[in-house]
Amino acid sequence: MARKTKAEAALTRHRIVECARQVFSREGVTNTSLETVAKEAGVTRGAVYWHFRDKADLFMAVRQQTGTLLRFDDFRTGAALERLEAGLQAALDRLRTDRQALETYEVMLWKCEYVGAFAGVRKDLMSASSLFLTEVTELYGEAVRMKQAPADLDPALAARETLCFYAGLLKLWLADENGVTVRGEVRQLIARHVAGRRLQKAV
Amino acid sequence: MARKTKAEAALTRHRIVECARQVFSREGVTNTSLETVAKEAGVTRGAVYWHFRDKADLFMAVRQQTGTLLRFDDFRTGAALERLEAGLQAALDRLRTDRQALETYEVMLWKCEYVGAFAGVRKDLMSASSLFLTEVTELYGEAVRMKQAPADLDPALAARETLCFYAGLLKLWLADENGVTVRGEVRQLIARHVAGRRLQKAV
DNA sequence: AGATTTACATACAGACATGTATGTAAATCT
DNA sequence: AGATTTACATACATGTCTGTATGTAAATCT
Repeated sequence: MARKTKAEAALTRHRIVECARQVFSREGVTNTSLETVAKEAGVTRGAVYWHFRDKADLFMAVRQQTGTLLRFDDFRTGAALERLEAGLQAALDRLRTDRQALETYEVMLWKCEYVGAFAGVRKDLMSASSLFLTEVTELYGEAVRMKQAPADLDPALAARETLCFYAGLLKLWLADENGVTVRGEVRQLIARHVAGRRLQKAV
Repeated sequence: MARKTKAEAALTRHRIVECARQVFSREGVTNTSLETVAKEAGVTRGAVYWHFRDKADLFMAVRQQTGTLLRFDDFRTGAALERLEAGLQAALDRLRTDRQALETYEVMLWKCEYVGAFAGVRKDLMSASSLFLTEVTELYGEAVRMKQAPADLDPALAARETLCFYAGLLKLWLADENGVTVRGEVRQLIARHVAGRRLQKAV
């Protein structure tokens, strides 16, 4: 076969990753054979094995291509609680509008078994959680200092609660295909969650 | 081979389910071969196929043997929010003390791909979520009526938030092996979450 | 322009899992 | 007590996936 140019090879690699994501989300990571991915991408397994060591390596590439869903750095204006809410809303918005992100998270949360070579990925996810905790703790700390949140709010604990809320929201949102459980009211859910941390006026 | 008595057969079946759960949690559902399960249980695949149609059927049995983690019916005394908190605490307590429940939920949340024959199981999980919503909505409604929670609390929405919190807590608790993310503070986390719904005194 | 890589396709070898069909001796039924 | 199931073990037939080894023509390097 004719050798491809570097640019073409990059395209091939990209196509393989794209198709892998789709096949993963259709058939689950473990059930996916590299043959299926290759066919879908219009190449043979040879190409797949040339670009990636094995299925786990390909899976990493899928994750990396999507990147992380939540980045508070994008929101630098406004008070802490507003930035928190904006970040959460943006993350869920992306699931709604970005098909690639949707598929990747569907795979990660519902179509992947974190065993063997994939056990390490779970550690990665937990590292991401730690990062989330650091950032959100910081945000809550700021909210307390700015009298946006009550003084007795424990930033670290509140951040952990928000992490649980966010993790569960993601997972349920993805599974809630007919929208009856959480999908229909994400916006209000997030708003409510953040509002719960706000300093209340006297009743 | 000598035919077993009905009681012996029941024991065999039970052993197979027990071992299946362990193997599932070690190697993931998809990677688990019925041969491995059989060996672990001291039988051959013949026995497994006699008791169960296929792996999916065996998986159902594993789930059924553990049952549901959360049952508010166990708590019939006290105010609504106290019953809610007790239910949540009990669920997480069970993960800590009941190895079988721990393994089953580890499998369901981290070692299973909800695809093909298992897509239906995900629907089951969502049905369980709906049930959770119904019960918790009822609890919050009662809390509002009894002035335990603020009058402007929307029971349905609050219940959804609690569902997300609970789902995320379960998932993270299972993955948090070294206890730095949530495992160390589950009690306070749950307490805090429920406290957030309580009617606040004026500040 | 020639040497060397590169980007794959093709071919090979082996392991492993699945479902079913069949055998069988003892429990259970009548 | 004889007939019939039952609770498996054994054997078979088949498909599928993986990793690697090898081939090759064109890009890229020098």
